[in-house]
Amino acid sequence: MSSFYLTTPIYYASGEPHLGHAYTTILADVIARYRRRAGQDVLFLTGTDEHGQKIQEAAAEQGMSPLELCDLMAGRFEAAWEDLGISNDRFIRTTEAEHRAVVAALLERLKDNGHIYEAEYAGWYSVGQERYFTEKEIGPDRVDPIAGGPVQRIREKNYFFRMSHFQERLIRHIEENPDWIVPATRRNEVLGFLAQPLADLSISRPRSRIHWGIPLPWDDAQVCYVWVDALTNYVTASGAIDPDAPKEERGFGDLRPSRWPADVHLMGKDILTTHSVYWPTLLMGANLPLPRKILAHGWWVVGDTKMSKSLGNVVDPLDLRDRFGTGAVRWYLMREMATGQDASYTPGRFLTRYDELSNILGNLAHRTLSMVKRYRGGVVPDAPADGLAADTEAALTAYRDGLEGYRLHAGFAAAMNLARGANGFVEAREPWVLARDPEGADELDRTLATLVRTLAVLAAMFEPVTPTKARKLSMRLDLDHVPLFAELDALEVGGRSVTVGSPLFPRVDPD
RNA sequence: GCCGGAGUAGCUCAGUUGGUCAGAGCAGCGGAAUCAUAAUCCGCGUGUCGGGGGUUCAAGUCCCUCCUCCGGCACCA
Repeated sequence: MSSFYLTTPIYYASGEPHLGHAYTTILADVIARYRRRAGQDVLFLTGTDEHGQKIQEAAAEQGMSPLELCDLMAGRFEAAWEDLGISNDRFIRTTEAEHRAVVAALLERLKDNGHIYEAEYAGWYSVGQERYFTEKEIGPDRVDPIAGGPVQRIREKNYFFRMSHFQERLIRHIEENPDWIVPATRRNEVLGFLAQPLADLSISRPRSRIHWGIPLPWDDAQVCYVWVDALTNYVTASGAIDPDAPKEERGFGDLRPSRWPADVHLMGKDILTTHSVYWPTLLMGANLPLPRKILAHGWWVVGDTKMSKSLGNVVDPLDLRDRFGTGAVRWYLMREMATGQDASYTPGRFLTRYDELSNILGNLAHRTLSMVKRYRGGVVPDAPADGLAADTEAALTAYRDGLEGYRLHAGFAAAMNLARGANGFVEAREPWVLARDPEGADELDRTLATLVRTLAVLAAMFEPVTPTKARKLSMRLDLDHVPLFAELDALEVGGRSVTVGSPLFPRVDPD
């Protein structure tokens, strides 16, 4: 069985889950479910990033220890993912002992390979904010951009990773693997970024300033820079590194039987640089293979305005779920956003997409099952499939291309299109006319059997995006599980006792 | 400033390597049908494919230029 390892970023535990987190995570979940359905052994990883200054500060503000805050927030994320039907195989937290040990092992490895050196970091520090700001942030007036207070040029000891050493190799890798970073526009941006000389990466902070982090194995007066800590989670969860083993046997050379490298890292475009520059060069420095693909998706905007807390226009996926159901939210997000691009959320578009589920797919199921019940006593006729074969094949092909090629919107459009075609098939066959005429009995049998078969195919196609509804539909077809793709050809529908049930996607009054 | 995208029917957008590429969905108008969640199905679009120029037998599809909008330009988790 082939395997597939995919990741979301681990989310920073200082804030609540929002639509951005939900989109990435649902995207990952849909891909994971598709891959499982296609017969692959999937490892789907998500989690929380729990170290660093902001956690330290947020915890202090709320009168908690950092770990107490992280426990609380990790719980929020896990609950949100539960609510949204996320099927992650592992929820990693960077405060886990295993992760902390792997980070230490990775750092040690980098150092042993000669890629770490000690130097002074010089930057603009705000005493008021207790942090550094970049040149861009402080502007020409050199004031801290949050409170407007003064900043001062100070120096501190840091350890640096020789990222510059890997610049050429990284450029070559991107050029030789055009689909490594998708979409292509993001790849271009990274190449543009790499056209400039790459500086080395400061990978530590003095513990006197930031105590909430992973100490460097060779200098516990310094803690690991949070991004290095965070990115390493992908390797931790892969099981590639055994930090408890002697140095030479930790797995950097042979990876043992592990899930590394990841097949795809998913993320928002805001953290593309860390994933496509920092992370690959760190891996190169540790002699670990690079992930096979990096996908940076776009942002949801509201109307034509960016979604932001300060504007008060943030869309809460859990609110939508309460009203329309998890499947509707997942469907909207996957169907409406061209994977990789930005998309605009509007209530009207959401309703349109919901109507699609309700009117095209839900109604197809309901009318088909009703006819089986009314005309054949609820038992699917044992008749050969007749019609829709070409439509089904074409839909499955387009669907697979879409889901494997990271054009989920196109894949699901193909699935919905099959349901559309099946509705047309009903109109063309007019089962209600056939039912009135004894001569029409055979054709009616074939028509109903074909429609039920098509519903089984649709259940399989929709399971990744609307898992609960797909399961419900399968149960009504008297199947004990949602069929895998490999099972569809041999699937027998004749003789099954179907259940009509209430509508899968009930009409919702727009108000 | 430098680099890179985008500009296709009222709306949201598809359009691989140039030759049924002028399309889909939604909205709108007209019609059919009644199995179904008044859901469905069929029919209807004369759009300068942002403007201009060029290459080619042939260009939304390549090149140049102009206009408009957007994104990236590092240690911010």
